[in-house]
Amino acid sequence: MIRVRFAPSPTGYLHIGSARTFIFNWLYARRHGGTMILRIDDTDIERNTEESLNSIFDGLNWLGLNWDEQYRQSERLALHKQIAETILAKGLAYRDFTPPNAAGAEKDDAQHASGAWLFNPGQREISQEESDRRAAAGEKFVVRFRVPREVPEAVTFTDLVYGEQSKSTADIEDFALLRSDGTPTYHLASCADDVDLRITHIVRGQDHLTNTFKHVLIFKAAGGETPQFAHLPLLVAPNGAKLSKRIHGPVVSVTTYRDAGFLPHAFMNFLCLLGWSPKNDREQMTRDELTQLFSFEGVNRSNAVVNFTDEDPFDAKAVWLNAETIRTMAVPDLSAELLPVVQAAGIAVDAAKMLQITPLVQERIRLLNDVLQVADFFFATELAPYETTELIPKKGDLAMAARALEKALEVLPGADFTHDGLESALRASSTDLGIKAGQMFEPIRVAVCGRKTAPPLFGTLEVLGKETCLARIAKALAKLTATGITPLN
RNA sequence: GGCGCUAUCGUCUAACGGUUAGGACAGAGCCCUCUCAAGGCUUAAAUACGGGUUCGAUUCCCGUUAGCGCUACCA
Repeated sequence: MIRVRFAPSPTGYLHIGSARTFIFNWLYARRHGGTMILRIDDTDIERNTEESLNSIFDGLNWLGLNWDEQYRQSERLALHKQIAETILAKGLAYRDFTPPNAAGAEKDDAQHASGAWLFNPGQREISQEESDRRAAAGEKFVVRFRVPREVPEAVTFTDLVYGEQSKSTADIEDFALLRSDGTPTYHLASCADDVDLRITHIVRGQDHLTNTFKHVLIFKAAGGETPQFAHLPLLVAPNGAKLSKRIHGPVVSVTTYRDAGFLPHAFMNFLCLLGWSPKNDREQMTRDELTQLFSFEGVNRSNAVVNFTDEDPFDAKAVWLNAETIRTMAVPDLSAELLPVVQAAGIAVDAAKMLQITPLVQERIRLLNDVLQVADFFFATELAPYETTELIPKKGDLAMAARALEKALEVLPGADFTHDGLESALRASSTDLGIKAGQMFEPIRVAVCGRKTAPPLFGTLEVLGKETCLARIAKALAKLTATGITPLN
């Protein structure tokens, strides 16, 4: 039985890299009928916030990701401590009475050069009696793992992504297991819980690859079975730097994508393509296909760039995937997604109206929020002001615009207000006027939409309704005559 | 500094010794067309560098360079 876990520390919003890690864990679990575990690694009491935890849940829920078991590390402190005691009792760890600052402060060049930084000389070898006596006297100490270094040996493991890994104990420092206040460090808590929760596969970011040697040591010392490891390449900024909120801003937070109008599945699909490939040139996959296709063999070893810029905050591929998803959605489904977006912008629109507008914008929006710009004239009671010259059709002039609008005002009241009815009426009008169809449509489009680029004209007029159309066209014509132009010029 | 990992078009990636180095996004052009989109077609664009091994290296080995990670009583 496969058991995997996602172990975020609630010290910030849900990072897109973390989300991807969750997804790969989830895909692997679902693929093999395993168990997905959410373990909140909240051993850093200083930086944990409830708000951050909520943001993680929000992001995960939005993506439609679920889990089968949930734990909180802070509730499992006794277990961690007990495992540390076990390791200490076996003599595989020792008490280090060095005060916190003294050790760190001078750990610079000189020590680095000598290699002495690997452990704390003297502390490591104090006698059992002295150690016990000082501990009993209440002296503060941290429990350090005693890395077997007298005779250097290789610590090895096989990573499902990176292959055979090996590191000499001569290059592994005596890391801490328990802090001087008795709380467990990340390394200890993580491994203790992985053993206790019978985790079979640890799937996490590549930034833990080097830490894994320490973890292998802990697993062995604790007498537990060492899980399998699969490290994932990191998600980085265009300059190769690690993604951080401080320098890269909101683009690293999952909620930013949600709020910008990404569809959960499109975004998940995008994340999956970063550092993983099904190897057959497929890019758009449903959730089921993703779980069928996922394997660690397809995971890449080099970091993946999330390609954003200051002008363009979202990776073009993510946007494209989103647009593709929008285009393939059933109109009612898309409309249902769009409705709350429009309403959230303070616009009063009902579901029936939204359903009419949706097919007109479907191919023209990349993010759900784009509907606010693309369909603005459907919602506005008063059109935003536009230049009168906008009304001029291609190879035409103000007079031609005026004639077209006047003609429209003449035929539209009696026209069949449907796509086909409008098309035949307007095309006939252009023939009557002796101008091209496009020259007839352009002024009407601007009069009705307030700008030159808009959804297809006939459908737009139909949805807008006769009354609104006539009013807007009349208003545009008035703008023209105000400039002294008359249709006969 | 030490140790570890990585290196194919601008970006995401395919090619697990033999290909005109493929696809996608983004870019450019053309077509379609009531504008914008969408769609179709075309186009430009990459194996970091240097050595090996081999009949033959993107692919295997070594070195260089570069990037990233770890090197905390953070996770």
